[in-house]
This record gives sequence, structure tokens and C-alpha cells, in this order.
Amino acid sequence: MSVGIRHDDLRRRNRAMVLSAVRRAGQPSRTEIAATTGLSHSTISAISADLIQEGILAESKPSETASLKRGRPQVGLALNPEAAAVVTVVLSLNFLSVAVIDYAGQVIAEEQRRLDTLTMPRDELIGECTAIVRRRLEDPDLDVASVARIAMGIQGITDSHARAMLWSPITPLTDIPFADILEHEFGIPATMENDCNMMAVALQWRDPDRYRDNFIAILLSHGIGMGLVLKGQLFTGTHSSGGEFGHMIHRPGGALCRCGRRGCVEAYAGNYAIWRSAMKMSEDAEPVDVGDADMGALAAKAREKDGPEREAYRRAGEALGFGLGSLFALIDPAPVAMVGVSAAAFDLIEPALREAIAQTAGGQHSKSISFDTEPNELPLIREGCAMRALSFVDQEIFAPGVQARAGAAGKNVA
Amino acid sequence: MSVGIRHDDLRRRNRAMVLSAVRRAGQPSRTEIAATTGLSHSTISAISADLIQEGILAESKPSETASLKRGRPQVGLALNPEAAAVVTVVLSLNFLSVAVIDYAGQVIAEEQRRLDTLTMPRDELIGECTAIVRRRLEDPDLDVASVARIAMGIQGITDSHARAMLWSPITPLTDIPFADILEHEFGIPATMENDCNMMAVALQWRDPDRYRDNFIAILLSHGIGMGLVLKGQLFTGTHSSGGEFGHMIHRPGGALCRCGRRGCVEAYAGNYAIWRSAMKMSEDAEPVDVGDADMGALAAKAREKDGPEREAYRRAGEALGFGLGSLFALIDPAPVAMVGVSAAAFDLIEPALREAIAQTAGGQHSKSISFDTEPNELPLIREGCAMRALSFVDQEIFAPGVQARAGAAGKNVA
DNA sequence: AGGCTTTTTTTCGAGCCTCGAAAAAACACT
DNA sequence: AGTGTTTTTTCGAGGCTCGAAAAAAAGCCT
Repeated sequence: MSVGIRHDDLRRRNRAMVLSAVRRAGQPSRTEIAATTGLSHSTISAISADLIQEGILAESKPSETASLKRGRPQVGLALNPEAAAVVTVVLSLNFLSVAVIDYAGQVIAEEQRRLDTLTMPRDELIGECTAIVRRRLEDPDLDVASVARIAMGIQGITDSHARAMLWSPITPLTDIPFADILEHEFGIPATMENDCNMMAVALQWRDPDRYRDNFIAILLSHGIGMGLVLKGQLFTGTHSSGGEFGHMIHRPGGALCRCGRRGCVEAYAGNYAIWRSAMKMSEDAEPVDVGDADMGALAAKAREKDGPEREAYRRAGEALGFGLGSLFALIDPAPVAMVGVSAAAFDLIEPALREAIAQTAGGQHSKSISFDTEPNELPLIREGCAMRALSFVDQEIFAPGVQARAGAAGKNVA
Repeated sequence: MSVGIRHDDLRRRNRAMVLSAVRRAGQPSRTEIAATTGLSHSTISAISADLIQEGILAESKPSETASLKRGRPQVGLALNPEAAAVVTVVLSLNFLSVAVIDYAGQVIAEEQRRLDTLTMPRDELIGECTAIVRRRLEDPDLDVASVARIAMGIQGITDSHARAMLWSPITPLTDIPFADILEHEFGIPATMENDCNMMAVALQWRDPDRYRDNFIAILLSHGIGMGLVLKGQLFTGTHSSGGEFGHMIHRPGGALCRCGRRGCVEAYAGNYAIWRSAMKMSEDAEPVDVGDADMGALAAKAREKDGPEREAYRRAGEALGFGLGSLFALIDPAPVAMVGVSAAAFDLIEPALREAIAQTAGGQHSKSISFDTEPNELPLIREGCAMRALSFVDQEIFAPGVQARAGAAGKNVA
């Protein structure tokens, strides 16, 4: 049962509220914060004085446009970039990238590395991840004590507590507790996030007007992934990261999926499925890796003339459409962002997708369902990880329960 | 953005917490409440003194078993049945039932009525609903001023704010704002709830051990409905009651569904679909109403010998299995309760269902997925409505925001 | 330049709320 | 009747937010 509210929680929550308002608004004045949070000016004044004194917030020059108004000018409050830092680690197929990000959200260092994730043994894969993080943390320009959180993102299934990778298409290895490994290695709290969930988080920050309460981010790449935000909250499964849209059943007993089962949406709409279909290979053919360049060429050929290539994209659209239709039956329609290399071929996919969705219960308002495309998923995933980690710092480090407050705050006094 | 916590909210929330603890536990002592809520004994003492003084709670005799212990005996706290009352209205195919329930959850009056919902014009249907409620409210044994909430449940789709029926299989009428109608008619706050959601709510109260955080209630009746609880919270769509499991797509372009589309799960697993299949009618045949007795006879025949009847149930199981598999891909597996007349034939459905689910991503732990059956949905729906309404009274009437408190509390002082 | 207006921010006292410790209450046991 | 045990209430302390008023920091106007 949910627990009662202690008196100490009050301040804790309101501190978190103020930090969240500042992170969202950029440089809000105390008055603006009071308006968005609904708290009184006195309270905001008291809390922000604390936060400034602790070096978490800093007053910034009044915003330029405001100088036209009469009265005492507003003083902007901004996150102090030096209050903390976070590290993001994104592991994708044959590619590992790391970034260090300051408390205000600016990238202050990064490093990328190619590696052969598919064949790498377990120790080596883990070793590469920890080594690249270690190199960034050993950077003399970085105050390692300020690093408060590591957020790792990976393509594949993670557990619902964001602690471990359970399964991933980029490696035959399973059940790697990356969060524990990183925490043990560096003594810094860490999480292991699902790539598509992070895409959704990033979209929410990039364009809060469009992606606010309910939306779907679908990764169209080798596999098909999904990040889902409902009522403003990231949706996860009960045990895992959930939202395995790609493995909803499109045709029972149908085409062979990479997951070993048959008829999944992905078995018609994943890169390998489109390729397989365009090459007129059997639906039972083993999934093969297709490079981004090859997919680009395929799309070009499909645009050029009617033929098996165009038909392959049509089938992909159909599978995605019926899948979305089923999803919409459960959650009602919502805006969709298509992300990943095949999003660049969305023009080939969209007609069949809309036609399919119109045949489903969720498609009642088919025309009002809108799609955005974003061909490059990696920046989104990194941004999502960064925002995840920074939100954690806001809420758990800088607005902690009583027992932890003294220590954490003390460490970060400027 | 979520709003800050004012000082007044504290007491409000903790009052609600205490009421919720008492409703759940039955007759807990103050000490038990302190333990479950995590609040101090002093706080519980103060809050319960208020609630007793306001006539919301009452001290009850110490529970019998406790007399064996040493020390001052615990004093049980119980909901005062006379503190308030709620009315439930359940509208289903050709059947309307109403109950008046006291604050402690006991039924104190009820009335049922047969009517022809399918052909009734709009005004008449609404009139029947208001009339039956009016008769109950005019009962001289009832203090009408104590009725604090009306919860109406209906088979079909409601909007996400629980205000209106959008669509229902029991009537060709659409978009009836029952909540507004009842509120306007009786001046009592009302909601319009989805039947399957209420089934889920009731299961959560009936068996909190099994149905706590994540579970699914599926209605197997003429149509197929679903109530879904995730992380302890009832799941609804973004615009409607959502969770239209029956209209997920099982076979694109497949059998004709009652909704006019093709290939929905319901078009294979609804009563009419099983009937259609057993009678070797075309998959395009118009859905017809099948009585519960006929369905029982069909099940008996299917159990007796192999034939089209058994095959019909097998196909229903397959559709449900693939549908559940797709659902489990999204939310991970969870316990399932099968409710409704065809739940009595679940023995015929289960083998094919399990076989299908094992072929899906969600079926990885197929054997650990467990099913309960409950052939009678109406009592569940009524219980769910009652709990919904009573929870509302707990939270909104007896633990209101400051502006409303004086009035509501005053009215209910014993 | 100096006073006035406007707007933002801080200060201050009041009113609640929760908490811990201690006291009181209510019983069983000896 | 006295002692021990457990529950419940009482009481003072410490925090928090709030509203009102004061202070601060400008622009505007004569």
C-alpha cells in the first residue's frame, strides 16, 4: 500500500518541483516558478535561496527581452552547470559511444568506438564498456567527484528496474547486469535503459508541444522497437522494458522472425524482412544483417519503379499498420514518431500503413493520426539517457530524503 | 506540469490514507494503521480522532482473538456505515440493475429490471435508468442526503474521464452522457464506468493476493472485453476506456466482426463467432445474438465428441492466445481472470490458447501464466462500481481540499 | 534629478502538521 | 494489589507554507 506523507517529504518534493521547473523552462524567474508550481512566492523564494546557497542553482542576468517592462526586473534562475555531471553510454550494433554532460545538459566530452559486438565474448564486451567510461572519467578536465550518475542505453530488452540487459540483437549474450557492473566499477549510481524508451524521453524534451502526454516512438531498423509514453509517463512492462511492439503477432504462423518465432510484425517490417521480401527469398530464410547503405539502395530502387522492392515496403507498411491498429485498440490513437534508417523510406511505407490501420478499430480517426520521421536514432538515445540521468540527479541527489540530504548537499556546495 | 504540494494537502492525503487503510483492513487498530501507512502513532491518533468526531469512523469492539494477548487491547476502527451511501447502476444487455450500498460496503437495497435495450429509443433508455434510480432514492428507509455518489457500469466503450458511454453493443445508440444526466437529475456526482474495468477493480478487492499489481480480466461473452491493471493502477486509453482487447487484429482481413471490421479477436472468440463457426456458417455471416443456454448446449456438445463445435472452441482459444501473446509482448505476462459465460467453457478453450500463446514472444513462460475463471460477470461489475464509488467518497468527500471540507464534513457529523 | 508607479523578491509572524518522548489507559499475570 | 505489557493520548518542539507587508529595483514623468 502506498505510504503516508511525512512532514519532511514536503520540502523534498517541492525542491524537486522547483528543479524540474527550472530544467524545463531554462531561465525562469521566481515569479514564473511560483506560477507553474502553484506554490507561494515566499516558498519559492525560500527554496531557491537554499538551492543557490548549495550551488545547485545560479542567478543569471535578466532575459534581454524583459528589459522593456516597468518594475523590478525578473532575475532568471538557471541550473549551475558545475553542480554535477552525468555520463551516458550508448551501446548499439558494432558501436559504442560515451558522453559526459554537465548539470545544465551541455555535452562537455565524448568518445566513440567501433567494435564487433556480435562476436565479442562477454568479458571483452563488458571490458570495452567500462574502459571507455574509465577513460572519460580520468580526463583531467573533469572533476570526477561531480559525476553523479551513469545512464547506459542499449538496443534490446532490459529489466523493468533498469538494471540489466536481458536480451539484445547486437550480441548473442544475455542477462548482463550492466547497472551493477558500472556501479561496482566506478561507485557511481547507474541504470541500464532501453533504447526506444530513451528515444521517447528525448522526444518529450525536444518537442514537448507535440510529444507531451501520449505518443509512440517506433524504431524502424534491423529490428522494430517501441517507446511509449502514456499520460506523460514512460510506459514499461511489468518485468522488462516491455513495449515489444515488433513482436506483436501480425500473422499467426507467418514469416520467420529474428526472435525464432513466426508472424511477428518485425518479421515483415524489420530491415532483414524487407530485404528478404525484396530479394524474393523465402519467408523462412534466416534473417541476415543488412547495411544502411544497402537499405538506402533498396529504397531508391523501390521509388524508381514498381517491383518486388516496392512490394516489400508495402508489406512492411501493412504489418506496421495492423500492429499499430491493435495497439491503438488498447491505448487509443496517439502521435507516432518513426525513427531509424527505414524512417527515411517512410514515404514507401506510409500508404499501405494507413490503409491497414484504417481497417482496424484504432483507425477510426486514421487521418488524424500523424507521423514524424527521424532517420538517426543515436542522438535521440543519447539525449534520452542524459535527461534520464539528470532527472535522477534533480530528484534523488538534490532533493533527497532526510537521511541522505546532509551528505549530498555538503559535497556540492560551491 | 504537476503541481507543488501545499501544506493543507498533507492532512488531506493522510486522511485519505487512513480511510483507505481502514477500508482495506476491515477493523484495524490505530497501531496497525500506523504500521501500514508509515505515519507516527501521534498522527494516526489525531486523524482518527477527527474522523470519529466527524462520524466517518467508529470504534468497534476489540476483535475476539486479540483478547488472548497481554497489555491494553487494541481498539478496532471501522467505517461508519451511516456516514454515506452510494448507488450502483449496471446496464447490460436487456437488463438493468441498481443497488444502494452503505459506506461500509454492505448492500442495503437493490432492484432489477428486464428491458429491451436493443430496440429502445434514446429517451426511453435514459428514462428507465433515471426512473429506477429515482425509485431507490425515494425509498423512505434511505436518507437520500447521505447518497454521495452514483457509479454506473455499462458494457461498451466509455470516455477516459468516465463521463459518457461512447458506444455499446447493447444498444445502437451512441454518445450518451450518462454521468451528466444522472448528476443533473439527482444532483449527485456520478461516473460512467466501463464494465471490464469494474471487473478488474472488483477482482483487486476480492483477492488482493492474486490480483494486486498486474493482472488482466477478460470478459468472454457475446463480445470480448478487457480490464487491465498495471502497477496497481487501472489502465485506460488516452481518450476512451481503452483496452479493447477484443478488437486487436488476429488475422488481417479475416472473419467479420460485430464492429464491422475484419479479423478482430472477437470475430473468432465472441459467442457469436463460436456459434457461427460451430454451425459451419461463413465467416462473413452477420453476427447473431446467442443465448447463454444455447452456448451451454454448444459447450456440452463440444465436450461430448470431436466435431465442428470443438473446433470452434479451439479456434476461439487460438485467437485469444495470439491476442494475449501480442498483449504480453507489450506489458509482459500477468495473471488472467476469464469472466463471463464462455469462461464456463474454458476447458475447451485453454489447450489451443496455451498452444498459441507459446508461439508468441509473450509466451516464453507460458506455463507460469495462470488462468482463473468466473462465469458470472454481473456481480463483479456491481462490486467494482461500488468500490469505485466508495473510494471516491473516501478521497474526495471525506478528505477534500480545504475549500470543500467544512461543508461536507459538517453534513456528515452524526 | 527626484518623486511616483510598477513589478519582483524578501522578510516576518501566524497557523498547521508531524514527530518523539512521556504519560495515561487498559488489560493479563502473579 | 502490584507488576508487566501493549495501546493510545498528550504535549512541546521543530518545520513548512502562506499571506501581508516591506524592501528592492527598475522605468516613467515632470
